[in-house]
Parts: sequence; C-alpha cells; structure tokens
Amino acid sequence: MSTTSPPSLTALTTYLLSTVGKAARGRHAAQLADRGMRLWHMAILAALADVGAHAQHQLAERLGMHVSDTAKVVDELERGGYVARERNPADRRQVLVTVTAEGRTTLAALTADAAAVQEDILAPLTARDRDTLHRLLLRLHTGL
Amino acid sequence: MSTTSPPSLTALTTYLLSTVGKAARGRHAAQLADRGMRLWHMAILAALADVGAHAQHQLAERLGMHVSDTAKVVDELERGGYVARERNPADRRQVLVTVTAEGRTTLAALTADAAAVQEDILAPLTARDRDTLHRLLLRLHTGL
DNA sequence: CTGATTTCAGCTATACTGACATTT
DNA sequence: CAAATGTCAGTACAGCTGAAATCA
Repeated sequence: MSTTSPPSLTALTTYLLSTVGKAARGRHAAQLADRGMRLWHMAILAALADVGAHAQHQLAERLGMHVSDTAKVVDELERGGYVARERNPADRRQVLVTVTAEGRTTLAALTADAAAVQEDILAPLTARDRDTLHRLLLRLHTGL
Repeated sequence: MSTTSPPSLTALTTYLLSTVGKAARGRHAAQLADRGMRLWHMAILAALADVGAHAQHQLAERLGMHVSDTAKVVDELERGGYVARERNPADRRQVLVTVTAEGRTTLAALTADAAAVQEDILAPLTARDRDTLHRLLLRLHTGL
C-alpha cells in the first residue's frame, strides 16, 4: 500500500511545518481535553504565571488571539478558579487578570503533560537534534 | 510595549512547531485564496501530478483527509477543469481521478507561489540552516 | 467627543460523523 | 450477505466580525 505524502509537498519545508505543527497542536489539544481544557486556557495560564497580571487586551496581543475570545476563555478559567479578575483601579476600563494558586498547580500538571506529548513527537530525534531544531524554530518564531 | 510570547511556552518545541506551522498554513491559504483555491485543492493536484491516478479514498488516505471532504474538493476541482473523473472499469465502485493539462499548469503556478511564501517565512535562516531544518522536520513527518 | 477596553451575539470555514446507494 | 466506495446532509468547534456598554 503506497500511503506516502506527495514528494512535491514534502519538498516544501513550510508544508512539513504545517503538518507536523498541526499534529503537535492536535495532540496537545487532545491531552488538554482530558482535563476539560483547551490550548488557549493553558496559554493564558502560562502568560500570567510568566509575566504576571495582564489586562485582557494584553493577553490577546501577547498570545495572538482575539479579544472577544480572550473574554470567553478568561471567563471559563475564572469559573474554574484558575484565575481572578479585578478592575484596575488606575484605569477602570481594564480588567486585571491574575493566576490563582490553584491555577499555578494546574499549570504545572499541564506542563508535565505537554512534555510527554513533546517527547512523543520528537522521539525520532536525538537530544542534539532536538536542540538544533528548537533554536531554528525559535528564530522563525521571533521572525514572524 | 512587551508583546513577547510567554517563555514557558516558547521553551516547548512543540509550541513553536504549532505556532510557526499555523503561520505557514495561514499564509499559504491566503496566497491560494487569491486564486480561489484552498490548501486541499493544491494538495490533491500535487498528489495526482506526483503519483498519477487515484481513487478518492486513496487520495484521502495519502493526504490524511476525510473521504467526505475529498468528494467535495474533487468536485470543485472537476468543475474548474483541473481534474477529470472516470469510473474504474475494473472496479466500478471506484472513481479514478486524474489531473488535466490545465491542472498541471495551474499547479506549477501554485508551487511558484508557495516557494515565495516559504522564502518569506524562512527568511531568518541561511541556506545551510534551512537544509538542516528541512531534514529534521522530514524525520518528524515520517515519524507521525 | 474621541478613543480604549470589555462583553456579547452571531457568522463562516473546517474537521468530523452518520446515513444511504452502489458495487464487489 | 458482508465489505468497500463514494455521496450527501448535518454537527461541532475555532476563528473571526461587528455592535453595544463602560470609562479615560
């Protein structure tokens, strides 16, 4: 059975990026779904844990998502007790979002899950190869 | 303005794969939309040009798409004159799809467009880096 | 008043599921 | 009859758009 991808597509690096990236995305999403979460939930928790309190439009800008979606996802995170909302006293238009203690412990678990998924996807590569790949991708990422 | 991605996410290679891949996918899709096409149209044309006639379920399997979607996309390609359908005389359940001359010339144009998008995305990398990246991704791709 | 921020309601495209007809 | 193939209708969800409400 010949089920290989078309050579003229696999010759395109961006095609490989697209398909491998889609697979990674899908497996992470499946993993998160087991805990009733989606990719944006983890991304927002990570941003809050890394950088501290954000207004919602800052979260949207940092993560490349739409502010309308940010509102929904933060809403769900708040309902689960993972984040807290408070009006910014200095500018009452803004809603400051902070991560709770429960949010941090949950994020740690999600990160461990993500590492497992990554281990699965990067399995064909040696440690040195993985390091090389990561640095190349990082340069592309910052170049976006 | 601090609009950088969260470090704990960019530390994940699969996160970088996901976001860079999504960007690549989006730019290719935008490019194809200018010609009234989508990613699946090009993928199917490429598969037909590379390997020859396919039954629709073979196309679906090779490209990782659903047979029901294959039917729709092939329908659109046939309406545009890019592919031709014929019943397989040896097994009249199957519909053999072949690429037409117009399909081949169109595919050549799409491939040129794709090369331009790739050049844009891989801009931060040297030729040697691109080669390294491509081989690493190819190993991940075949490992999926 | 203009602009920034948040929220809500809805639209669209894609991925997917299930039912059905045809043929082996 | 059971399995394979293709077609069609419809569902679910992510991504996106637009408008209203609040506040600087």
